[in-house]
Amino acid sequence: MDGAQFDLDRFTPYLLNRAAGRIVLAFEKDLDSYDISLGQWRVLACIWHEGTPMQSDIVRHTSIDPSTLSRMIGGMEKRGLLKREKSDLDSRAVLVRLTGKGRKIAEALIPKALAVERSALEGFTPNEVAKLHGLLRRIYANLGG
Amino acid sequence: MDGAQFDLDRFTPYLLNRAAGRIVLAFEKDLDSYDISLGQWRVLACIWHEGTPMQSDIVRHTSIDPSTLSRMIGGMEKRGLLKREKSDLDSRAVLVRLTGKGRKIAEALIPKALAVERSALEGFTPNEVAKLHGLLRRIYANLGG
DNA sequence: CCATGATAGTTGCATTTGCAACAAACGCAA
DNA sequence: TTGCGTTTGTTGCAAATGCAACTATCATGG
Repeated sequence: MDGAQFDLDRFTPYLLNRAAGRIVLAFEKDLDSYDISLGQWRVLACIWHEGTPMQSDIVRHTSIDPSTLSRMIGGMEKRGLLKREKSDLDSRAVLVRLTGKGRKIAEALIPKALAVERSALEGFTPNEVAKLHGLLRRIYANLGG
Repeated sequence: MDGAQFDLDRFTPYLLNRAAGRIVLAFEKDLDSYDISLGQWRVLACIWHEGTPMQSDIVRHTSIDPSTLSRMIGGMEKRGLLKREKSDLDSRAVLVRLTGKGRKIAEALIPKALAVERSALEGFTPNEVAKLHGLLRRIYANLGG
């Protein structure tokens, strides 16, 4: 009832946010060196993973607002990192595909991102990493759409 | 080296961000009903936890930019949720304290936040929760200061 | 004591963000 | 087929954000 016993240090969302914040902080140097924002990195990583997603797919993966994403994609397109294509199956949809330039930046950033992850997980056994991933997936599923 | 083997579904930062995103989504209804933004909630929770922190303490806990926080605190003060005080020990510092109104809102939101947490952790054993918290703290410490 | 660098907080300003409102296309049911 | 609710994406616009630059204060070394 009352929040008297509310302890941030045992509050899962806080611990999640705090860990995520440190990861972002550790990655920011790499992002800056390629002049890529955190949001742009997430978009790049998502496209890398998905192949040729539509914007709404990227929205689902990144939690970026559709209007924000639309303008973000616009900027990245203007910069030559990706291009928009019309979908044959759904003429509302805008498919997004990496250009060579975008792919090159993603290829450069991915190892840096993995390095940050390794340093975040330093001292973790493979089993602990698997356990963590499983627990995070269960949180995601528990609050599922 | 190459990102060919880069799989988002096994990428810790992605899984973290995704889980955190769902939690925020699940909590947003409650926040809206008190007209409190996510950032404001984090500030309230931090003050609740800390007692009478200075702004820089809140910055450390929430990763909110100092300039953003300054204006956010200003707005919350204008709305009567908290008040700023001068510190005796350090005349640069601005101490922040909840008002009765702010405390009442925090007291109302904390149970809602705990309910979201419970629903996020549905099916978790106490041991799994403890394990998750421990792993998140280790990530935080690994990337520390 | 003074000098130098670090810390706390605020403001200017340009960029980013996200809510509404909108247009276009889809899907399904009657 | 038509109609209606949903989905996809874009824009207007106000609010939020974050980097710089600045002031004031602290703290440490000489």
